[in-house]
Amino acid sequence: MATQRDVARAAGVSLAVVSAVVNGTSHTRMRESTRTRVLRAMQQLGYQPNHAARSLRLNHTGMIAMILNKLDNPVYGPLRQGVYEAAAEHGATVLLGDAETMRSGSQFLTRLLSQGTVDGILIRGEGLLDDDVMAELRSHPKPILILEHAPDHPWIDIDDRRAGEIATRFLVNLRHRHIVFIGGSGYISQQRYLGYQQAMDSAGLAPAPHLATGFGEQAGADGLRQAMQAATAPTAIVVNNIMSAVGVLAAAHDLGIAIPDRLSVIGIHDVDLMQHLRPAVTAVRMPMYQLGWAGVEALYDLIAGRPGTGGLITDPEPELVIRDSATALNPPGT
Amino acid sequence: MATQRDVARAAGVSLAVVSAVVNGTSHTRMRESTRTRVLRAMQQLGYQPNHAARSLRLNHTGMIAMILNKLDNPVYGPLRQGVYEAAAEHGATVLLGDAETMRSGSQFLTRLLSQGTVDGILIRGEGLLDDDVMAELRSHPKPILILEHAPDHPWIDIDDRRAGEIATRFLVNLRHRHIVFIGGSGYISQQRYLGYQQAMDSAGLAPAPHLATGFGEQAGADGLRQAMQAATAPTAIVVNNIMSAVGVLAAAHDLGIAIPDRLSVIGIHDVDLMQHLRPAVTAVRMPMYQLGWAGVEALYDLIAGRPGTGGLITDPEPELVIRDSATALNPPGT
DNA sequence: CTTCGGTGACGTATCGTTAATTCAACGTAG
DNA sequence: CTACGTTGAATTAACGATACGTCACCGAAG
Repeated sequence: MATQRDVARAAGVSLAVVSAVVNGTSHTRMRESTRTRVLRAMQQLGYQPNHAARSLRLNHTGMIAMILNKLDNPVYGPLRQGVYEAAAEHGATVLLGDAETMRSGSQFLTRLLSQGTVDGILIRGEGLLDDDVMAELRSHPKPILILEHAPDHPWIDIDDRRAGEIATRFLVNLRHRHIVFIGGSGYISQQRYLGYQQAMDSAGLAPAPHLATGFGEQAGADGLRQAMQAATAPTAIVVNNIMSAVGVLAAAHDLGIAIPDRLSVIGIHDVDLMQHLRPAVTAVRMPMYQLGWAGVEALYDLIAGRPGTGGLITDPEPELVIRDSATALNPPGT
Repeated sequence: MATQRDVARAAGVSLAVVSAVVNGTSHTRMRESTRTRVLRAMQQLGYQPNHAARSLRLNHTGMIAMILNKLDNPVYGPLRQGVYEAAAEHGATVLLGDAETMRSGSQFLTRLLSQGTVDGILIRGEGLLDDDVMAELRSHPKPILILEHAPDHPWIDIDDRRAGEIATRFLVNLRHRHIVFIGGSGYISQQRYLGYQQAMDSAGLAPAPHLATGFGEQAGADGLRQAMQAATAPTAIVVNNIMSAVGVLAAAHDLGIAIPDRLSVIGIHDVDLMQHLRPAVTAVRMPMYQLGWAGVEALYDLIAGRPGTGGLITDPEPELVIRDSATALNPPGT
């Protein structure tokens, strides 16, 4: 494989000139004719710069890592998109990792920890990382940004509390009185429950306890079964996790509960899948793309030594997407 | 950040000894006491090896890239899992990329093309990459393995033809006569259609033309609508893409077609979601995990200069997972 | 005729690691 | 007592790219 040295020899110039041509450095100037001669030599030899050598010399790699707690979750699609695009803007590539495989001593963690791999790290699902993993990560000299509220770290987050509130208020406005919140575990779920609680309170309704059954389809099904065992069955449900909503729909079907006629359902987060389910699921769309974009920006602030523009993303707001899974309880006609 | 030099100074030994301790090299021997002294110094200084420097020196990085045509697709979950685990076995990390963002000149492509980034490349969805991107990739000196049948490249693939055959034969055995294949585009879809055709032929039935409507939920819905417009409506459908199956279910619901009573549906590929849909979808499970694992093994064969053990993965075979979306046409009782 | 500034380019130290080579010290066999 | 093998470790030359310092050359100003 051709190196700068080969190019230099072929073009009859020194290493320095080739480097200058490659990087457009102004330090070393050259005649236009020299430049084209070097360019032609590069082409002929099929020269490709060596990333490892550059990284070593420059002490940065143009790569950032993003750790997600469940790579499969479709809600991360737009997040990834935002991160990729913003990273590209900074000339960076993204190394994707799953929190599930991030055990202490794992390949991925070892790679991150070693110097000269990435310029910074983005994490969503911090609560799902082992404490010792977080401790090892914290010892990393490159900046870490948490895409989630974090007490002792730079962070940036979407407004989950507000989403819970919006979803619940929508159901309240539909005249529902017995509304249950099916949640997961962790801070994010907790925030959404808080929003639910707040909306219930301000409507003068009694919030039901947080049904924390976990994540995914099965969790939703379990949650619904639990909810229906209450003394007075709910007429509406806020589902914390979008994949759980699929489980809720399935369990309702199995229990012979018609949606939305007997039970209204609203999910937090919106993904393509929701409009293709039957009934199509009413959901609160979260600005995940923006989270990704803003996360990268904030991370690069940190990398540049600037304070970092974190906090809650409030623009755009979580947005209600009305479909068919929620309906008014007592239509005006009755 | 501490370097080997710092550790050497702190431990009172030379660089070479530190390197030997880190790598367990037998070349440079040392007293056990020296070893522990070095180890202690490493701990105290929080030494982490520099990846860029190692890569430069060793001329390999311990990273491989995997390019997928649609990162979001849940069928890739097990593939990724297999790749990650096999890669870890080789001490390697995986750089994930999406074919959709792999335009010529994109960050990701540029990064891959430069030397010293990855030791090899895995691609699934080759047909979806632009020709010029493939050409640029081909000029890469590191090995490339296509996770899909490829005429002019090392490749490894699952048996898509067989999957189409198994799905179709299942419906034939259920006494269906009018079976339609809703497909996508590209080689993989084509193979599955071939299997469908073969099963129809050997049952003495006339295969319907390939309804190539693309990928995803909308494609499935479109496919069903087209299928139902035929002179004699089908009683069963083989859906090429698992996400399309969701669309088929939705469209059937909207058209008032009961599944499985009036229409049997079977999908190719199986994901968790399928068992949580209502009706739960009968599907053909493909050995995606094995594809990932075998792909990495074959890639490392290539990297080591060995011929590479490609070809079709026939063990395990595609496996029928019977759920509720397909039923016999004329039960014995009628 | 010298001095000066600008242009165009070169030489080389450096980044952190690894591996080949060299070397000192020590024991032991002849 | 010398020669030699073994052990334990140090020196050093790459790996490829970058940026600092240097320098030759040339035209113009003093």
